Amino acid sequence: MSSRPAKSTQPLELADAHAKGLHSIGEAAKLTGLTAKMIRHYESLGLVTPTDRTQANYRVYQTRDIYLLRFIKSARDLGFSMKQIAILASLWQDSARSSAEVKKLALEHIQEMDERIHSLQQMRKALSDLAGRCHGDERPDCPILDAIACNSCHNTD
Amino acid sequence: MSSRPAKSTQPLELADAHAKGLHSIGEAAKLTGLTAKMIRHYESLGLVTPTDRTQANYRVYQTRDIYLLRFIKSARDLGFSMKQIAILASLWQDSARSSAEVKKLALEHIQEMDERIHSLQQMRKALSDLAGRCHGDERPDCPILDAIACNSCHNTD
DNA sequence: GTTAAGGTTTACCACTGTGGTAAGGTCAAG
DNA sequence: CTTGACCTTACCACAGTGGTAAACCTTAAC
Repeated sequence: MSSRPAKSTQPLELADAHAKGLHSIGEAAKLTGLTAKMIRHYESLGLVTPTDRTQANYRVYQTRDIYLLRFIKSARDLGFSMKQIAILASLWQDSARSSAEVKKLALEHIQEMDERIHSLQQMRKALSDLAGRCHGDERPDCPILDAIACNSCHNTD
Repeated sequence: MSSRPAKSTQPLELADAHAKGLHSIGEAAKLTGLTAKMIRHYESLGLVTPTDRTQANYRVYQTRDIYLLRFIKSARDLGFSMKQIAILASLWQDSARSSAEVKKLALEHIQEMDERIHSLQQMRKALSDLAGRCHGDERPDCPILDAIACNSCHNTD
């Protein structure tokens, strides 16, 4: 009955895909909490390639792909960059990895976050000190603007 | 002798500009700690327009412009966005401003920074907890990858 | 006067990660 | 067969910065 071409290039219809437990991009989006837009973007970065395409060129995802997309989402939620996620994903799929490699990446990312936190906290402190000295009423004089302009550093010509 | 066209469109040479205490973009960059690139970018955003141009179309900055550029740099150093800086600069130059307007902007920015700090700290804590549980040796099993992949959530097919 | 070095001009492209839009093809239900 | 929801690709946008290139200007040395 099925004179299928033996290769994986059999014409695949969407209904077939559903029957086989495969997913369209919209379903993948719902299953992962990502948007279709983001999934296509991650594909363009080489992170997730759909298992197949239907006759109509629709992307078709396997359960395995869904897990990978969830992995990416979780890593994004931890603040990893796409580059770091690419490495993490390859480590994840490499059964010969060493946990030291993963931990190294994690510690580097923690340090990056520490630096950003520190920088933000410094800015926050400087600005909130200034805001604390600003009366914040209808009058124009304002320590915040004074500090930004460094009014004491020059003549206001 | 000088039959200059009376308008401000007298041909201006770079040497003239220097004699008048005016500055080229490179000098402005050195005086402010910005790059020429950034100064042109700020101009494209409508923040700083050079006072004049030389005959050769070189940008010419007045001392007043230098102060404005320093203002922008300081505000950037406090983490304000370009849009916020545009408002801050207009408030700075508006002698009828109320300090309440400035303070409101500052407090909003502080809140934005607080949110970013909080988000970073949450990610940092989650990841450092995971890293603390990762032995980080040559073995492949790794709580960090487990958590990202949520291995307990599905069968590893 | 010529030349070389370095400053300046505009106009591009890159990054990061996401959102939007548009013009078109496809699928399922009525 | 129409309608609406979905999918496709290909653009533009954000915020700031860095980079490049080709062409022009200025200055100083020779």
